[in-house]
Amino acid sequence: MKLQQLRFILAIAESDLNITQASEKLYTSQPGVSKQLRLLEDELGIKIFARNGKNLVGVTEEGKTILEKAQSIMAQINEIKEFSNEMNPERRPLPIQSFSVAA
Amino acid sequence: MKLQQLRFILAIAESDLNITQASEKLYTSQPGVSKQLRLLEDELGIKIFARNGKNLVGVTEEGKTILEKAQSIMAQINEIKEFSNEMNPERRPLPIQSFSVAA
DNA sequence: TAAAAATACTCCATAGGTATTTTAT
DNA sequence: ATAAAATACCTATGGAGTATTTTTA
Repeated sequence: MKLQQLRFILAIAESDLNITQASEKLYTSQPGVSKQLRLLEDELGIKIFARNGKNLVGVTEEGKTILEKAQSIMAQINEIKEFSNEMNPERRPLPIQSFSVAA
Repeated sequence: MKLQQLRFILAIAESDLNITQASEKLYTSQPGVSKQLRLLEDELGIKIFARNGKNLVGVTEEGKTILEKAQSIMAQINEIKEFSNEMNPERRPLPIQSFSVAA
């Protein structure tokens, strides 16, 4: 189980069960998201999403449980990131500098 | 940030701050654990453990916060694993079979 | 026939291993 | 002198990309 995989399934759930759309939000490829979804479902032995053929048409009962826990986990991951950002010296964006280059 | 890294820092904290001992508990190598600890601290820009030279001698204040959140995250990861185990058809351990092989 | 998912394949980053060196106690 | 951590180096795995095929609506 990878954090990426949890991030991916949450994005799918938030993208109307459309993997292509989720991959765009994630700035990554559709096959990458499809693959990680499959790997996670295989590892857990649980179908998170219900299918009609190849298309995702819903969230399974077990999927709901997984998604809730995934959401909570990612929230805490974000807490760690925010905490570390607060603790680090603030790097304010530098003013835009004009400069010239010898031709 | 990787789940492995969170698992590693928790093992270090639970191994008297001894990386070698932690790596044994984790059935992995000491350099691997050292490296992932360094990568995580670099990424967060936070020292989780206090050092005296190369040796770990304590948990920093920020480290305490990180460790608490890591513990909570790993607990939820385990909940997912346990949930999926419950949902899967129980595979009872097979009785030990004796068998012979042609010489 | 259009849009989405899966498959095939390729590449490369990096997790993790062994061997060794450095450093504390 | 011992034990721990870091460094150097190497390899293999797998994450992620592009191109393509399959499938559904």
